Amino acid sequence: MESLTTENIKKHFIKEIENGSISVGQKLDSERQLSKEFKVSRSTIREAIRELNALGYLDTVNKVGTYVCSKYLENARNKSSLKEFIDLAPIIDLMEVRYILESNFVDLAVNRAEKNDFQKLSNLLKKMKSKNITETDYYKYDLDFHYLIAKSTHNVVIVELMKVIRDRIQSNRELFIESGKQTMEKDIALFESIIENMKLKNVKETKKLYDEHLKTVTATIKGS
Amino acid sequence: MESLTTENIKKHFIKEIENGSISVGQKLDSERQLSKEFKVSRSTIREAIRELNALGYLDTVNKVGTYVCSKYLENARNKSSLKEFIDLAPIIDLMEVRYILESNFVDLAVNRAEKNDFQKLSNLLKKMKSKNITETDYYKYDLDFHYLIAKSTHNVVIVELMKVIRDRIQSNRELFIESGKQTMEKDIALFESIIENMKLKNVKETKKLYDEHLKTVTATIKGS
DNA sequence: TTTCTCAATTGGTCAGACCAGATTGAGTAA
DNA sequence: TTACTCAATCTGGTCTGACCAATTGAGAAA
Repeated sequence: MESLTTENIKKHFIKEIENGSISVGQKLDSERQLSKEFKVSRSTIREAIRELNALGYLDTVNKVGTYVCSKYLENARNKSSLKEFIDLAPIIDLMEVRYILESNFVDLAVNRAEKNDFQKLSNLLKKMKSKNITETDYYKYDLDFHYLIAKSTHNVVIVELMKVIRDRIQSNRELFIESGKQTMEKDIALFESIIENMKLKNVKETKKLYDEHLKTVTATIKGS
Repeated sequence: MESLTTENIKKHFIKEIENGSISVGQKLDSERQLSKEFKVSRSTIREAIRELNALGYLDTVNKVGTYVCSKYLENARNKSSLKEFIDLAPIIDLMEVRYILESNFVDLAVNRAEKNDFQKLSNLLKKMKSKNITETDYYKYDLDFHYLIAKSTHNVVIVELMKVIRDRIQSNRELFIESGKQTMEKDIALFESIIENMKLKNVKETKKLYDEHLKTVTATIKGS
């Protein structure tokens, strides 16, 4: 009886998960237990689990356990397919595309924004202006602002692209430089002008203002 | 000084790879060496490397070493997932995105085009000029021309997007209006001017010419 | 120069240890 | 009985040091 390798263990679990022998959400035995069951060292089990985490099959919670990831089956069925592509793309290239898209869909947004879109933008601004907002919150709201503008274009391709790009940026936050408190205030004022000009359907001015904001934002990739 | 975790190491390498600090194909230091450099145990390094292998960033060869992997985008799963997304998108929205992308990546293409890119463009033009070319052939070559310009940007996100968009257009050819024989000749002359101006790194003129072509092309969606 | 040899290096695996946070269950207090 | 407390136990994360077998590269032998 040959002894098992990390690769063997990995394939074993993939098979079990895919054919349903292990059901979604189920908790796996502990690493120590598994290492006994498969008669391999704990390291081997751990490395297999690491890979399966990265591949989206498992989800390990520190000091609690490893679970069969529910994300996996949803993803396989759903068309969150785009996300996978964007998530693996080099961030520099992605930011370049983001800039191209954003600086050019503003006019679509201005022309197509509806009452509902303005409502959402307005709600977001309120949140941004709240007193006890943290920089992390603000960072998220900033991204949301861009996303809402994208939504105003009512172009589903643009919306989906911007959605996954936003998520990617958010989960790679450490790559971007923090914006200070004063930048925040300046930004919010800018956002208000943008919305105001959108309501007036003033394409040129909106575009100018938005581009102004974009330039400060996209210049904040660390070390580029 | 907090000690580093597997997660830290992983993110460190992703960052280095994505911003190009570590180049594709490069060999990493050995696990033992890395564990000294980062002042963590070999297990921690190994687990990070495992994940990065699963994510497609690294490729580890037993008893030889770990290399930066060139295939983040060769991954079949990514490609097919992006394709799926694009294939299901409304064609009108897609064409809007295409127009935004194309009319804005020209400057990148001009600045980054290499000898090899010009070679491919030149070969394509030759095919276009051949006597017994059918309209179907020409239609395909036209799309290829756009794709080659996209490739000249050397931005993998742009390249992949344009590739799937091209495929989509090609398989929905019936939605577009045929271009006559004379348009073909006019186009080819335009293409030559574009390539000429790219070689001269004349961004402004190239952009103008390309946009001219784009307008005629994107205006041919039936019933829009 | 070319070929051969062998020790150093490499990734894969193992065993056993410690840590800190999470979980659990028995015992206590209400 | 019910609610709370807290210590023993369990879990994943990390560390150390070891052995294996394949690869590699420099020096010896031809």
